[in-house]
Amino acid sequence: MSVTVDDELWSAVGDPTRRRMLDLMLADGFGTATSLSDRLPVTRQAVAKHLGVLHRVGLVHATPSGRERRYEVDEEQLARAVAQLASVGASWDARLHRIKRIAEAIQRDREN
Amino acid sequence: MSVTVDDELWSAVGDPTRRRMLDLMLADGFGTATSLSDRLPVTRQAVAKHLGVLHRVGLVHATPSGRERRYEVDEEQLARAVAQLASVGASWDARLHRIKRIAEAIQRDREN
DNA sequence: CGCGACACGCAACCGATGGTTGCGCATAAC
DNA sequence: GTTATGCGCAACCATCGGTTGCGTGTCGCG
Repeated sequence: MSVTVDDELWSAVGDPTRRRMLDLMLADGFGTATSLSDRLPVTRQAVAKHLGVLHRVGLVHATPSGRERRYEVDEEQLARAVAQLASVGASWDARLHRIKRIAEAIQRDREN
Repeated sequence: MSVTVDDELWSAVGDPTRRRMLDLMLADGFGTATSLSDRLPVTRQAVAKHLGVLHRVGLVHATPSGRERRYEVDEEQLARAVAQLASVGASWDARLHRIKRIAEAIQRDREN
């Protein structure tokens, strides 16, 4: 069964830079465009765009604090994303195992 | 520690159309550009390009058969991709103790 | 208070990519 | 042998990740 997956969420998490941003924010508690870009090989503007994407799908939420905007991960939404990764992986896993069993069955048949 | 992930593999699997193609090929055993595009909302050429990508990262391999090219999933490579999905999810799980509980709740709730 | 430094947003631009249409060629089917 | 099917190549378009450049708001400190 083709696991119904929210492509928006998946593709938000699909970008390697965005994954590293999530990692950093999880590690530090929060992050700003500038602070994240300091620790990533991309410019502040690139980070800002990614934050926009993450915000749009609800993976982070922002709180303006003085002259900076602090972003922190929405844990529940990230959990939802993780669940989707797991669910797709599990679906493929199941199919692969079934195939393997069938292949083994065929192999056994041939030996008779 | 940011789990070192093969971005090539991930981004190959990251595209929703390619995921659906993999699903179809797993279900049917193999697929051609035309047969897949029949069951997808994109043209044969789009499918052909995706097959090129999947082939480049080793997720499928092709065998010419008459006037058509049959592609089938490389199970081992797909298993590798699945492992990476799991590993990223696991890393996030580990960072936020809370996440795992929520994810499990969602998993129980989900009906597919 | 005033001015420099810092963090941000907006806009233009560029290359890669997912998608399309159009065409030509080869192999199968009748 | 002609028609139909499946594929590859090429041009083109929109979107996206990334950059540079510039303008604006806020903080901090003489």
